[in-house]
Amino acid sequence: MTKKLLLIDGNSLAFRAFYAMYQQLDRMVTPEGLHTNALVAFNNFLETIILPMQPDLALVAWDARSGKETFRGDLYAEYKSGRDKTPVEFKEQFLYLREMVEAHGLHNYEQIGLEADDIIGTLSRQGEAAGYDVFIITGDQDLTQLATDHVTVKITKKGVTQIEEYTPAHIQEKFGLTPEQIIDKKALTGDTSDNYPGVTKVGEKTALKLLTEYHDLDNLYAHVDEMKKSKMKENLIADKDVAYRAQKLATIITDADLEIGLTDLTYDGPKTKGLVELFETLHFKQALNKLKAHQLVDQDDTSVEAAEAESSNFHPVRELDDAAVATLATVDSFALQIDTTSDNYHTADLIAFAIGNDKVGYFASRDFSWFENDQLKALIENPAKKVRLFNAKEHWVLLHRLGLKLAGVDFDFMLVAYLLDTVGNDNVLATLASRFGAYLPEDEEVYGKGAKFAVPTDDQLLYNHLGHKAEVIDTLRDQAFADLEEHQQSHLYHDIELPLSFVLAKMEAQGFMVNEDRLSKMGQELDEKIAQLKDQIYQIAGEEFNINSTKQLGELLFEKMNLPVIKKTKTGYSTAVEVLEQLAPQAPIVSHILEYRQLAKIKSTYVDGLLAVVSPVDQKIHTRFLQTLTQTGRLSSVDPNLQNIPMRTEEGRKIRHAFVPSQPDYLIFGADYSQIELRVLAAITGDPNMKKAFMDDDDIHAETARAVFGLGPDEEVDANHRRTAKAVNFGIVYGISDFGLSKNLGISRKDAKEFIETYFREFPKIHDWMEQIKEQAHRDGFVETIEHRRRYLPEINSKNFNRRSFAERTAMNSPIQGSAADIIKIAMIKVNQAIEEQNLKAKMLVQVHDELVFECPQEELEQVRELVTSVMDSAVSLSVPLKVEDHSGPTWYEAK
DNA sequence: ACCCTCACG
DNA sequence: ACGTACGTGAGGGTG
Repeated sequence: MTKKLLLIDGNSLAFRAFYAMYQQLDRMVTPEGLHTNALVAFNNFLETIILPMQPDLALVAWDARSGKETFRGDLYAEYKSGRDKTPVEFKEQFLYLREMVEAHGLHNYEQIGLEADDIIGTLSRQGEAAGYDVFIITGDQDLTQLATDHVTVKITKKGVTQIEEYTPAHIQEKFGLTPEQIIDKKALTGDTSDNYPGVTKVGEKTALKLLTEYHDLDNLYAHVDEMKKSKMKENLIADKDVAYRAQKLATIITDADLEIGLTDLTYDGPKTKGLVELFETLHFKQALNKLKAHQLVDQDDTSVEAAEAESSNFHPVRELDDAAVATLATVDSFALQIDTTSDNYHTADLIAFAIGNDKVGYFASRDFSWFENDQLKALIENPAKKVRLFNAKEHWVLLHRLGLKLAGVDFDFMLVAYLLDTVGNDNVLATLASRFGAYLPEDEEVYGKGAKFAVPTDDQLLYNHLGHKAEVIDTLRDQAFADLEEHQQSHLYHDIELPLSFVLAKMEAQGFMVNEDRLSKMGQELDEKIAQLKDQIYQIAGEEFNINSTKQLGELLFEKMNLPVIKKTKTGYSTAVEVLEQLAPQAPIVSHILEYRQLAKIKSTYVDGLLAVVSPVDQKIHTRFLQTLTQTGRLSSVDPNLQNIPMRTEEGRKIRHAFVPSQPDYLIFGADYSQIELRVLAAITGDPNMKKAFMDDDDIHAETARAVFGLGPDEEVDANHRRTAKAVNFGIVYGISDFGLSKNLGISRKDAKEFIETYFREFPKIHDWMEQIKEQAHRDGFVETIEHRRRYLPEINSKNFNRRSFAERTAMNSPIQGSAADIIKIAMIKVNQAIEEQNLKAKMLVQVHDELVFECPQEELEQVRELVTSVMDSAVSLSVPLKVEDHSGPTWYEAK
């Protein structure tokens, strides 16, 4: 096989790398403040392009850093002038780029007086003469002039990992020119980016025409006099010197005097130690994990080819049969993957499943009647058989639908990946696996998406996909658990999130009974009111229009009626509630619009929306709680969202009348934490004044008002003072700013600032904690809850004020919101356990951040009340008491 | 697909 | 000078 020489244009590719990841600039910063976007992209490039090529010789050429004077500068003073200054964020990465090149086992080279092009040009000719196949990688089209039958020029398109290959044949096909003619084309046209001119008025098209006719520059000028009289001819003659100067500038040197030769370029693979050190310096966690996954860390000599093969070659996947089941029955641990036709696993159709482990191999089948097989069933239901999977809650529900009770789960990759890092988590196995250096196709690639969704008819194709998923899950377990341990998150995973996922699975499967008749009746009444309002609005407006269209509404209010524009949005006038409320006194139509909006929302989102998702099978609503979505550790709820059922207005709150117990003589029971976030704040800051208020069970907002407004203990707190104090307390929890508070309270920024200052004087430890947590965030790049739930803040050191400020507010808010989430999660696990142990009929139905909703038989009510409230208020031990309030009644309306 | 608006904690 | 309160999901309009 012909030996390979690889020549890389370092400057051009690094430049591309920087701009390919430019939008990530602020996200990719080490805690020390070094930008790494170009480094990340350059590393990707080296890994995906260089390693598979396995060259014998390799070099990365750089433009000389010092001594700008090349012969080109002498030839034309303006050469490459007028370029934008290189950004400092890019410059600071230069040094590490060279280190990265070395760690990957390639050589760096630069030489004063030469550009990278010339080094590449010279070595490419030397290599060719010595019988090598030469490959040049660059982002610069000029280098295509170097292409020959043995020299291929690869040019990166879009980013740095997609490549177009230029052979002489391809150049001919694409440009209609030979590589040599590329130079003469530039002689005629000049180069705007290098800032030198060619012949006046000659561009791409003309140059191509001329070269087709005359072949090259010398021949053209030899025959220029024979040309017909034209402006172009005059220009060619007048600019002859310019053209020849441009030709020299465009010609890459192929016979430079270099201080190195081919023998200095031997490539013998990446240097693992160097890579580990570099990746650690640069905080390249993914790249480090990938290295570890390839098991290259401690064995410097392991061949890269072997490691590559290991990561990309999966075990063969075989169709499940009796023999396989018999073998599986003997294993202690296995991976399981079930694929479905949609996200909503309550209703989705089952596609196929895979099961297996590293030792016995992986098996798949479309036939779900296998789950009636006693041996397979035992495997799933035996808690001693440890299961590894991706999304335990989903699998619990799917197996529950098949009549099985999933037990023994030890590794839920989706949960672990979420706990390790919530940022950029899309809950897709393929992307999360890639964080650990394991690669497999996404579902979309196998099934298609949207209207094109289709299950492959080819069994092997389908089985491979499922089997490979199972294998990736199986093999990533140890690394993922090691990372958890390193983050001190093993307890959070094993004792909170994993058990919680089964509590949630039960809640979802249980469902919340809905009285459809009641909902439909409300819908009819709403329709009548909405129709009336519509008529009134049209009448006042003097025309019909779509009230739901903010565009049309804006035109009516602000153009036809000339009402004052209070706020604008990106796309036009704002018609949000706070705007309309200000306009209402001036125009009677506005209050009608407000009422219309309110009712239309209730009708469309809640009446119609909920009716559409009531199961025809059991008349219940089965939401899905997303356990791995929020950045703070809260749950979210979808299809439908049961965490935003109306409460604040009476009209909306009536919707809750439709949420009823699933059996006669049952009640709905709700218990909620009172002021949990402020209590958490008092506990983690240890502020004595706030702690005292809670220990005395005072009205916290009134006490805050007393402190901020300097009222005596016997003085009365008026409603306005309390309202202000309440807003300040909210603001504190959100990571306060004077701007935000002033906007919320409608006061001046100066007054808001004073409130905040007074507040911090009265609650000094809260102030200290806020400062300390921001400092910690800047230092570590993340903040934590009481249970070590982590939130990374990639923008905490951003140069952009807004992004940085947002990250700082988040640093203050997330530990509070997240710790409150930790607490209710622990309470849910304990409540569920107690209900099971005491054989109660009560069922947990919904969690709404600080509230749990149950249904239970009337006669259990007192027992459940006692149990739930006591478990909730003792869920964790804080230096501040937790307080729980409860309500019950025939529907959710009364239970809050 | 994105924006705006609005429902909840 | 900058220009936002923290965390979510869903529906309707628009391009």
